Amino acid sequence: MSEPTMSGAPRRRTWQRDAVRDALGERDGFVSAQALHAGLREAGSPIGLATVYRALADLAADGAADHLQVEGEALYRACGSSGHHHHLICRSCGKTVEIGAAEVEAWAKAVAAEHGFREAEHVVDVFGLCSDC
Amino acid sequence: MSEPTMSGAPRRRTWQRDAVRDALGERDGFVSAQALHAGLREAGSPIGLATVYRALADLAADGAADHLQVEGEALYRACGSSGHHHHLICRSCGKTVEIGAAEVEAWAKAVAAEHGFREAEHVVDVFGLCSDC
DNA sequence: TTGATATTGAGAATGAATATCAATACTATC
DNA sequence: GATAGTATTGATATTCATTCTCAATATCAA
Ligand SMILES: [Mn+2]
Ligand SMILES: [Mn+2]
Ligand SMILES: [Zn+2]
Ligand SMILES: [Zn+2]
Repeated sequence: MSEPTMSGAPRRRTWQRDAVRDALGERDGFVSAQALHAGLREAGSPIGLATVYRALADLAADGAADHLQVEGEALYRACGSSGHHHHLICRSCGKTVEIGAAEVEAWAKAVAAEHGFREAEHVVDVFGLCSDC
Repeated sequence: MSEPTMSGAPRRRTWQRDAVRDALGERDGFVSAQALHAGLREAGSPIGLATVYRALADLAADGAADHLQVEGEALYRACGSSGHHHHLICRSCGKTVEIGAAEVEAWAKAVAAEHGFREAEHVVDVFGLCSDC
């Protein structure tokens, strides 16, 4: 996909990557690559769609963006907090709250072990309607 | 999509729907519509792809099938237990264990309320490698 | 048996995401 | 600053899951 580069070279800095990072940072909640690209174009940027897809994938790989799938569409969001965490997302406006939950982590680990599963990972997202919607 | 029917009519019984329900029941874990259709055709059934998609959507709507998305693909699984529950899924062979978790339910509800979100729902899935893999 | 209509399915259409690949932009190095 | 090696870009083609179309058919209540 897009690790630093097969040869270990660093990631080059381009105005396209900056544009994607900035545009993502200006959004409140999760956005699709398509939507972000449309927004950039409307703002006058000539950036290409494929580039937006690649930049988002890189940001996610670098931990600078969170990623989730809803209704078969990949959504991204600028991620400040480092480390493992989850999200509380507004179904209507997309507003998102980052949440950590030690109890859920412990539960997931325990459930997996209990049934003989190893290398356990988990997907935990909470959706609802925020107070503004 | 596939509610009972706009006019409230019941769901008609067809060999196609039975075939999909049966094929799904014979599988251990989650399957895609494509895979299930391929399996049915291999077994000699002339059932159409669109019909498999529709039957699976109906089963899910009726609560007779569980549904989840992984890597942009919709997966289905025959669901015995009624009521809300989650899954522990083997990444490799697809083996699945249904799990209920009152603690996670309570946590999700509390987190949503804490941030002023209402009508909260949640997605909770645990993936790992089962003891056979 | 019959009529109203839900269901089916082959093929077309949609749409997100990825692959191509020549042109271009970065960066380290001199 | 000039240069070379290569990562990046993007218009375009392509893939692939899923949905749509709509005429033909099957189901079921009466
Ligand atoms: Mn977690
Ligand atoms: Mn739950
Ligand atoms: Zn909202
Ligand atoms: Zn397994």
